[in-house]
Amino acid sequence: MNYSKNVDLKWQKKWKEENLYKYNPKDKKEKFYTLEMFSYPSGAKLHLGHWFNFAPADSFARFKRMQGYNVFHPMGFDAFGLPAENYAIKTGIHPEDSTRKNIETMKRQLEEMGGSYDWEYSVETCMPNYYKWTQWIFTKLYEAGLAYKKEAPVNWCSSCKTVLANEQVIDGKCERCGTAIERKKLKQWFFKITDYAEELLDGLKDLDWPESTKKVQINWIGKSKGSEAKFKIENTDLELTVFTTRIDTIGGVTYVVVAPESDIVKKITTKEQKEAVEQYIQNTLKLNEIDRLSTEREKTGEFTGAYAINPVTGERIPIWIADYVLEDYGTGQVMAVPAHDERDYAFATKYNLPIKQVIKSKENEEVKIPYTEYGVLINSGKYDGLSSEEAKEKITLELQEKGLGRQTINYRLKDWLVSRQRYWGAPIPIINCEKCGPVAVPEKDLPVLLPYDVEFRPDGESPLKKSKEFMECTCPKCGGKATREPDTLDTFVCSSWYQLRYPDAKNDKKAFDREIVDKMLPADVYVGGKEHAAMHLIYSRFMTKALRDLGYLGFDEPFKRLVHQGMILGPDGNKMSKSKGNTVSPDEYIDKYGADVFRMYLMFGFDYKNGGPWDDKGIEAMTRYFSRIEKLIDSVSENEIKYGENKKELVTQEKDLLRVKARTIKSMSQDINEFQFNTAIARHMELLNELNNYLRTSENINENLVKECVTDYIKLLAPLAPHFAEELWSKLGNKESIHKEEWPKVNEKELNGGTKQVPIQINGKLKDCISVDAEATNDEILELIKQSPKIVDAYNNFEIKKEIYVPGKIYNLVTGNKK
RNA sequence: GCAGAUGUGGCGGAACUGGUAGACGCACAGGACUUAAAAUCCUGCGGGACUUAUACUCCCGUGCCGGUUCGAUUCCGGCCAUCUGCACCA
Repeated sequence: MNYSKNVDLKWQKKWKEENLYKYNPKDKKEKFYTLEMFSYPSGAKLHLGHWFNFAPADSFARFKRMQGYNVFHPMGFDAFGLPAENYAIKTGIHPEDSTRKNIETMKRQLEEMGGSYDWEYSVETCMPNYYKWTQWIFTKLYEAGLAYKKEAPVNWCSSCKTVLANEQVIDGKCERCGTAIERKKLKQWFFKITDYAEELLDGLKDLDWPESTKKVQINWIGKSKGSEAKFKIENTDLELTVFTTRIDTIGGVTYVVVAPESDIVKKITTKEQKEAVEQYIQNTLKLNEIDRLSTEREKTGEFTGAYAINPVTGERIPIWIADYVLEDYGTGQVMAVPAHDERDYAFATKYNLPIKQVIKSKENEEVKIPYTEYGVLINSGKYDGLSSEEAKEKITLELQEKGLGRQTINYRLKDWLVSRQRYWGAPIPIINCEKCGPVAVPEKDLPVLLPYDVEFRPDGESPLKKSKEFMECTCPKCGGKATREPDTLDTFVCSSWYQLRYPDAKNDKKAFDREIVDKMLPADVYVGGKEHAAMHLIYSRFMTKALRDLGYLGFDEPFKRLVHQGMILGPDGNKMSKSKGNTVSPDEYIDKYGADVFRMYLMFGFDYKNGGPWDDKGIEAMTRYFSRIEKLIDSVSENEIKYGENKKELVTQEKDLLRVKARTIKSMSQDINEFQFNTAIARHMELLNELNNYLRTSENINENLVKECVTDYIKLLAPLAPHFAEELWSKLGNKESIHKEEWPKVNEKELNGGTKQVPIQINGKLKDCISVDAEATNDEILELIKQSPKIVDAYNNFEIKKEIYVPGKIYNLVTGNKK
């Protein structure tokens, strides 16, 4: 075979010289914006996962280009983040240096893959010309009241004196030194994503996204309708506000529970209980949320010594703390109804708290406690006899009239915590002035440059705090002495708007030009892993909506259509990771087989949307397919085929070949559009089989027909194997690039020519199958079916119960008893 | 724990809105070519029964149990197993 890596290099060079993939914004063709989630340059090289994600997505972009769109297909790097910083702490190599080097290598490798990107439109989030605008967005959100500061817990390692990411906490211990972590509260910056909860939920219905991803987002937002009720705390002027979806059960409240970390706990705890409560709080701080919410784990809690008054019944009930209540969900305070809630029941049983049934079943049947269904109220005074639904309304109304409650909607979605006590990120553009408070850095002073020379090894402070030069500044408002915010931004902030920057990537006056982004966005297709279903994909949607409301753009959603690629696992079926030692490098395969064989193998051997364990057994088969293709093209270009005489009428065999060709074009168009590359390639292989079959068996080979089929056949290969197809195309005598050609069109007449099969069933089981002329009418086909010996036999010997004929598709005869 | 997926031959994986289960490939087996091997080409290839054998025919078969239907990999109910995410990894 002649195809090898050298063919790749030859065409890559030529394409670069010709600037083949240059994006022209003035082109009159319809725009098509397709992008992949940009990559994080953590390792030095593209790994298999990158190839699996990017190569097929590039084929998709090429396919759209051939279909006549003005395709915008940019690529960039999500370059800030924890791994580079950790790597730096370990090796001493500065994150900026390692990141830049990695980006250069990855760019080169993306070219080796044959990626059709225009690098004139690219972003690197760690570059000042990008993060200047990330900071600018922050200041705009701050001015609009969408960024604010409040206390929030972090994972703290007292030995390393540093904040740890959840990822760095293994079994409640620091991954570096093994010290048990603590939860410590720090003042942190938040974005008010909860303001957009309703719109984020509502907007999902118009998106062409996988249903499963929409569900993840729906659950993440977690809307629930319910009521708030205020429980006054005895002997104080304080009150607890609980959120419940079951206000109808308020008569059954036998205690209330407060999240242990709530500030109010300290204020209400009695002297006698103080020690026990504090001990309990300390224990709670060691747990993570997943454990706390587990319904399996035994419930624990502690009595505060204080009592509250039920706003409906006036009963005096104890106030407890328990770790199954989270401070940041709802109000962090819940009313406990052990008779009608599983968790409350388990808790009450353990601590001998009273259990009072207030709901019975609608059918008045005996019920098992805890009874969590809706029913009819009992033991609830004037509300007795009402259904749960009616009671909810009436009780909420009463609370409202008393000023002790209201109907409300609660979301599980929390505000987005964006500050990080780390070095390798965009500095938060805030100046803290003693007189003026926090002041946003004015646009003219942006970017707030991330200083290079900083001690980023952890020692208890945000790294930037240690740079005097960075920290000391003057207040933009009053001109007095001030200090900079030492925290940096979550990298998700950088990646929440990059799709807006791509089309106007070089703009140094603005983050992006509204006219340009309004034309380009929403992106038509966004490709990336489903692990981003909740966070990144909600954050970018929020950012789009926030910027829209601030007047910077005129659309509601960033990504019209979303596709998730699967994951290539290690050969052992586990996620590839260095620690497991099951990583596979694409490099040796590229050297040995060439980029196109590898691309094609990735597309053919795995389902793009699922991925699977790596296995290279089939890669030789792809080489074999390439050499079969080469053989065909050689026999055409070198005139080795003995053609017959020219004739006008096509014989059935030729109509069948055209039918297969038309079907191939149709299926491949659909399949590539759906990112089903494996079936697209299968169809392509079928066309070759059919062509070879024809060349082998035809007694009178039709030259025009063969040439037409071969031309289309190579065009169909072009997006999938760009270098190889280009090589074959030039072999056929073409001077221009195949990537400027149009995608073949389906000829409906050819599609409906030749012969087709109609299956015949008796009682739903296949008994026969007839070949009919594809142009035959439905009645003619039915005639033929009736002549099938099986059917004749059935008619003769059995009673006929029913006859089902789906015209031209299937025939099923339902028989009864033997005659 | 909660949430979201997935489950089809020896293997990767097909099957449009319920309509020929296993496309296309891998592996394997047989044959052709060759002194021989490799390469290439051709044929077969879910399991079982019947049959000397082939053909034919019949039965079973899409994780398990049940349902709807003329017909279910596809729809419904219940289970089992595996994978992914869970807010400071990106």
